[in-house]
Amino acid sequence: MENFQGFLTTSSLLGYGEFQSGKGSMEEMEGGAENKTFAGLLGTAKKKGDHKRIRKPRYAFQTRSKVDILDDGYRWRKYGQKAVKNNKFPRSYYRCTHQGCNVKKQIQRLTKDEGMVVTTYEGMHSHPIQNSNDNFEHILSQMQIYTTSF
DNA sequence: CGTGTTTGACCTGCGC
DNA sequence: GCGCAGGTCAAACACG
Repeated sequence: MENFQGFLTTSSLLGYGEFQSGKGSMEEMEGGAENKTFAGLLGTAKKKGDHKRIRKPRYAFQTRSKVDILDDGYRWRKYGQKAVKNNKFPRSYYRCTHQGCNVKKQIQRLTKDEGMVVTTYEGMHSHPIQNSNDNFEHILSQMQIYTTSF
């Protein structure tokens, strides 16, 4: 699983502070119409917490990669896989296996571009990385470029 | 034997 | 109230 050997070429980061107020924050992005469709999907994804404004930050990485599994150094356990109506590719749901770390992440592939993989992170890690992968550093260095955009 | 994946069922929010 | 779509659980299985 660690031989993904990064084919990351371009990435886009979408961030949300909270859903209730910041609506349509990422309407204009570079990339194309597919991005917009994806953004709209996420915007109307779910806002169940009406009485409890649990604003869990969600970060969506749009990555052009050959593989869906982007090992970011954390240990993920797949807990579900559902097919989305708009996309012909199923969406995979992962969860961080670290104790007390309820960080979730979902990976979805775009219908139009099968080489385009969208990784949505939910929550933040509060523990060090377990994986001491050399390849990971190479990938993370690219990811941090977009992470520091916040 | 431990850890993670698979897969169908179940739950919930929402629109009609 | 019902059906759909998205999200999660959990038992069984696979693999080191």
